[in-house]
Amino acid sequence: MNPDRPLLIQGDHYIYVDTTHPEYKIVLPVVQEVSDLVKTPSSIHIYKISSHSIWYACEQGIEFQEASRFFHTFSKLQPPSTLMDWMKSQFERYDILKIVLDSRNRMKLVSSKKGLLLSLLPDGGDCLTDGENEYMVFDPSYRGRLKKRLMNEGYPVKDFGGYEQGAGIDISKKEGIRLRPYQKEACDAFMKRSSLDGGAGVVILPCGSGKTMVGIELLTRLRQETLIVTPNDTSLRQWFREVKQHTSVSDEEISMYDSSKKELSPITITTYQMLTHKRSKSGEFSHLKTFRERQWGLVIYDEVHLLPAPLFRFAAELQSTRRLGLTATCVREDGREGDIFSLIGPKRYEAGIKMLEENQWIASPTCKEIRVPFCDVDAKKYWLLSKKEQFRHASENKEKLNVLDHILKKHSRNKVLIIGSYLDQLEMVKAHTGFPLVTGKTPKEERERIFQNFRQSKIRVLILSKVANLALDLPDAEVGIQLSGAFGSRQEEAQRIGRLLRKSEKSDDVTFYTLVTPGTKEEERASNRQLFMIEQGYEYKTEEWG
DNA sequence: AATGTTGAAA
DNA sequence: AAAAGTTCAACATT
Repeated sequence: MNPDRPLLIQGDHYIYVDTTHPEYKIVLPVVQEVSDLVKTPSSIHIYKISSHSIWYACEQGIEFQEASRFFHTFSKLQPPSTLMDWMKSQFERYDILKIVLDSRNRMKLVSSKKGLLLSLLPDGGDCLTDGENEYMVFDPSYRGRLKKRLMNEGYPVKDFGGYEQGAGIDISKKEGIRLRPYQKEACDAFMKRSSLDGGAGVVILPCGSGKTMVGIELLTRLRQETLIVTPNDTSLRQWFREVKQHTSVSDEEISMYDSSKKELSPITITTYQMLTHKRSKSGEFSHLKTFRERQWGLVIYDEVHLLPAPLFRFAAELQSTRRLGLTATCVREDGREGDIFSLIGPKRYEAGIKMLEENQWIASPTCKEIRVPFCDVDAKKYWLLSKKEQFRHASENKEKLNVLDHILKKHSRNKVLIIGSYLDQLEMVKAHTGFPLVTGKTPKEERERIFQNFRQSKIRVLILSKVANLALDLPDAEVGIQLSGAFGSRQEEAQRIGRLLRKSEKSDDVTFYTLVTPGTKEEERASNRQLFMIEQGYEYKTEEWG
């Protein structure tokens, strides 16, 4: 027992981390490995240990003994024994269940714990034993559903069942195309032979770090028919462009399966929406059938955290196909990370913004939260509003305009993006500053024209609605100002900051401002959004206005 | 056949 | 708990 330590570990699975403690930097990597950040109320950060966080840690090779020793060493108080016992059982679970192919090519679910299979799968058929282990033989088409079901029961499955070969294609990288070191590491980690279950899993890389190159490299290593699924039209087109640009594919070997042209080819790119689209009324997916008919050797899920729940079944069917999930954040707002884990695979590689920034691959960000109080009139009005209206009122705080002027003046030589969630508010900013505004209603050609002008520095400041979150090729900028954000999702923050990080030759530093009305609903939401950058090892510098 | 408009969905 | 944006298919128009 030593009160002079950085951690406080509680029986309710929460870990309180003192960020001002001299040992904070030493302790942080391990804490991040075994738990997830949930709140940062002050200089104390709160993490939570869950089954999933432990299994991710197992995947990274951490063992219970180490974790236990770590907690005992750095905790102010003796960690509760109930928690440690629970952790031990979760660590052990990671090693109990395996899927293997035996010498007669039968697929087996093997358990090293007696009686477990029968209790988990009472309807699972014959449970046999080979002396040491119990096992059940099952039909390979159940592989995905089985894994998902067992995961939901709280038991992850290590899948050594191997993969079917897809139809081969002749494809290679073009001459002179070199991967960045971390991109190569990600591919190697994904393909790792020694772990037997290599060839399926998730690679985590920040926006702007060239995730597509990881996919392209794997494409050319495997040389098999590949399905690429993207979240929207813009990234669909981006994949198409980049695959053509970096590899030897011919026009006949690659196609985009979208609303205008439904065409399958050895390399097919489509969107989640396309796959989940249902034929009206009947409730059946209209396109899945055609995709099932091909022998894919690899499926790439771009931004895999967006994988829609209706597609889980489709993903479950493709368990004997190699699959790569790409993402910048693991967090799903619906808390179904476990399904990604069991259907796509475990985390294979992760590189944070910090590492990439330090190696100059992306720009170096500074995040500032500016706290802007209401004027007297608005402050009084706030308390008269219903709870729903309060959030919006705080987001649209008129004082923010003054702060905006101040920041614009300060960065008068930089390109600036002003981002907000409410059209009314953005119209006001437009009227106030005179800079052009782009929203969802702005026609395509006009958007292009405005972006072009911004790129060529004919326009210095651009006002954007939620169109900025996804879906378009935004020009680079050095300063981002977030006037208001929607119901605090980490993903939103990730996307918006990602916009700024892409490295342009001109400047290496970018600044992201976020304007918040203190003491309101908005403040809570904002702090939830900020978890994203804090997880990445950044601080929001808080400034009071006025 | 290529393009534009509209409404429903998630 | 809410507003904004995207995308599909179907129909309408050249």
